Parts: sequence; structure tokens; C-alpha cells
Amino acid sequence: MVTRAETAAATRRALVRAASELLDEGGTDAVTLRAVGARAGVSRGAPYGHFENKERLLARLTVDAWNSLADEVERLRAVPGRPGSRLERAVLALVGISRRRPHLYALMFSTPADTPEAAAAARRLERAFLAIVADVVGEADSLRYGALLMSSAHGIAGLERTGHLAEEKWRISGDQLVSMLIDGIVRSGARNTGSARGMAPG
Amino acid sequence: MVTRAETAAATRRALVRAASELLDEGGTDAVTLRAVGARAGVSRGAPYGHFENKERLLARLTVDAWNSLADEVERLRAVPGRPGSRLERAVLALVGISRRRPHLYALMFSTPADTPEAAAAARRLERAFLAIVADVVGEADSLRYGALLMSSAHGIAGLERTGHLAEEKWRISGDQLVSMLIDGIVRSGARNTGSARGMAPG
DNA sequence: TCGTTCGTATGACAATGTCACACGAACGAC
DNA sequence: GTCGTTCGTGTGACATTGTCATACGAACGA
Repeated sequence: MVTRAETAAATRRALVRAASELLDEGGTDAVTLRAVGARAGVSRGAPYGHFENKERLLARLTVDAWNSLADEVERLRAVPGRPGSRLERAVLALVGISRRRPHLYALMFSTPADTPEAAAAARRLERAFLAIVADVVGEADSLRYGALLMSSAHGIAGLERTGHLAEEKWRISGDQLVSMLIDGIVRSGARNTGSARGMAPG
Repeated sequence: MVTRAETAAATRRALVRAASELLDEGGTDAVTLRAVGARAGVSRGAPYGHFENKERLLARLTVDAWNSLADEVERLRAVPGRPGSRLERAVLALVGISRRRPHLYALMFSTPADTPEAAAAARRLERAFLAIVADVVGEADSLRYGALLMSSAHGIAGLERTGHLAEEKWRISGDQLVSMLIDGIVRSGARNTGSARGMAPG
């Protein structure tokens, strides 16, 4: 027995899946509503029954990606080990999705989190990440170091993705850059515990 | 007297200028060959007499931007003052162009420097930037710190541009993040002069 | 002076996002 | 069980855009 709601939900899932695959395979240009419909087994106009327009469909992909990344970072919080190594893994998680799914990553950060759903997903990730940062530098400085690490991770991911961080040229890998940052922060945090105030105050 | 070569060169300049303006005003979507031609006072097909296709026209914009940024950083090298403050200004120059011309910046870093001209322009910027970095951390570590600062600057610029680094949320500005980085590097460089090896070795 | 060259204008075409409209089956009320 | 309704879907149509083929026309060189 197939209710109408069930088939509609299945179609919607198929559309999202098709768009996700097409994005990974050929970038944003390859995500055509006609191609999405074809891969999902429906016509070119069917997506408009589920998404206001193409932009909304792509926004759905980014929200899912934000949430999936938030899941990953939240799980990381429970991993045993030194806080510094957890933090390093969290930063590498951000860089990792850019490596595994570059087109999706570019899409995630090509636009502000303009829908409430996207904002909530982004907040989830930020909160999970900040908790891991706080375990290293303390609550008071978690925002500053969190912003710094997120920015750097984003930059490393971006430059890697476009080949501007080629290791032959800079003699250093993205992973090593992350290590530099983490070690510098851990060390500065260890130098003046108590106030937990490394580097320069704003 | 207007020779044919002169008018052609003028048209080409007008096309580049029109494309640049349209990019700043409305982003990549607004850069339509028809709109470019109209603003330049020629027809929609005229650009094909000067550029292989739309992509090449946009590539011209990015090469000019890379070179202009390289000029700026090269000039910075001669500014008197402490090396650390010069370095900070150089990093802020990278972030600055993203603030002044966000669409152009996004375009610059949306693609690898695939033409020889683009690669040369990018190399100019990197070389100028590395010289300023070397004045602070020494020649031996300039590559690692240069890569780190460029990545971080790129990330700050990117997150700022898409609103993901909103100051109300993170309680810190992009400029302050740059300060944190510079101060941390200057301080770690001062801590162990001689080997000039701050933070963790790769 | 005359044929050539080359920048430009125009027509045309395919691809794409989007809307209006029509069909048809699942659905709910009786 | 019947019937009008709802809603997901398919299809035709249109504007926009990148791109190419072709034609025109003025500057150029012999």
C-alpha cells in the first residue's frame, strides 16, 4: 500500500539524493533541475512540487551538510584522549569535508545561513566546536580561539580546494598547518594557565 | 586620427571595465556578456572578438586583481615601522580586498590559477608577502608562516563575506583575529630567536 | 585604387530556470 | 460506494544566456 504522502516523500528524497550526487560529480553547474528530475525518475518540473526553486533545493543540501558536520563534531567531544588532540581532530573534520566533497563545501560557505533551518544547523556546529575549544583554552577564551580556528580551517580548506596551497610550493600541508595552530594555542594556553589568556587580548 | 588598433584596444578596455563594474554591482550573475557589451557600448557578440569566452573575460579580471594586490603588498614592504606591524598590514590587505570588492575576491579564489598569466600574478603576490613574513620570522620559516597567515586571512575574508563571522556572535572582529595571529607569531618568534622556529615544527 | 583583413553586428540554436495549465489518482465527506 | 476535491506530476511555453556562423564595412597595405 502506497499512500500519496509516502510516494511524495520518496520523490523528495530522491530529488535531494540526485542533486547531491550531481553536485559531487560535476559541481554546481551539473546540478540542473532537468538532470535532477531525470536521475530521480521524474520530470523536469516535478522539483517545483517540493522546492520553491533551485536555490531552495541547494539550500537543503547545505543544511543537511551542516547538520551532518555538527553530528561528527559532537561525537568527537566524547572521544577519549588529550583535549588538544580532540581539538585537532575537530579542526581536521572541517577541512575533511572540504576534501571529500569540495563542491558541497563550497556551496555551504558560498552564502549566508539565511533560512532559520540553516542558521540552526550552523549554530549546532558552532556550539559543538566551541565546547571542544573550551576544553583546551577555557570557557572565557573559547569564542576568540574558536573563531580563529574556524577561520583558519576555512581558509586552509578553501586554498587547498583551489590548488593555491599546493604543497610543492609551500612545503607544508594543510594538516601540518592545523598542527601548527593547535600546538601554538595549546602551548600558549599552557604558558599562562589560570587566566587562560594566550596570545594577545583583543 | 583613430586607427583600428586604437579603437579595438579601447573597446577591450571598456569591456573589462564594464565587466568589473557589473561584477561589483551584482555579483557573477550580473556579468552577462550582453550586459557587458551594452555597458561598453558594443553589441552582445563583440566580446568574442577580444576574449575566447566569458570565462576568459572573468579570468582577466582576476589576473588584474592579483597584480593589483601584489602591487599593494610590494609597496607595503617599503613602509617604515616594525616588521610585525608591516606584516599585520599585509595580512589586512588581503582581507581588505575581500571587504571592498567581495565578488571579485570570491572570483579570484573560486578557481585555480590555471593560466600562465594568473600563475605569474599569484606568484608575485606570494613572493611579496613572503618577504614581509620573512622580516618577522626569518627566511627559514617564512614559507610555513606565510602559508598559515595566507590561509587564515583567506578564511577570515571568506567567513566575513558570507556573514559566518558575525561579530555579535563571536565577540571578535576579523581585524582582531589578525592581531591575535600576528601577536602570537611575533611573540613565538621573539621567544626563541636564533633558530627562529616558533610553534611546532612540521 | 583595390583586394584583404579584422572588429563588429545580427540571426540562430541549445540549454536552463520558471510559470501556467492540464491530467489523474489518492483522499475525504456523505 | 460515490463524487467532488486536493495535490503531485507532466507538458507546453517563454525569457535569458552563452556560443557559433555569417555578413557587413571600414581601415589597411600593396
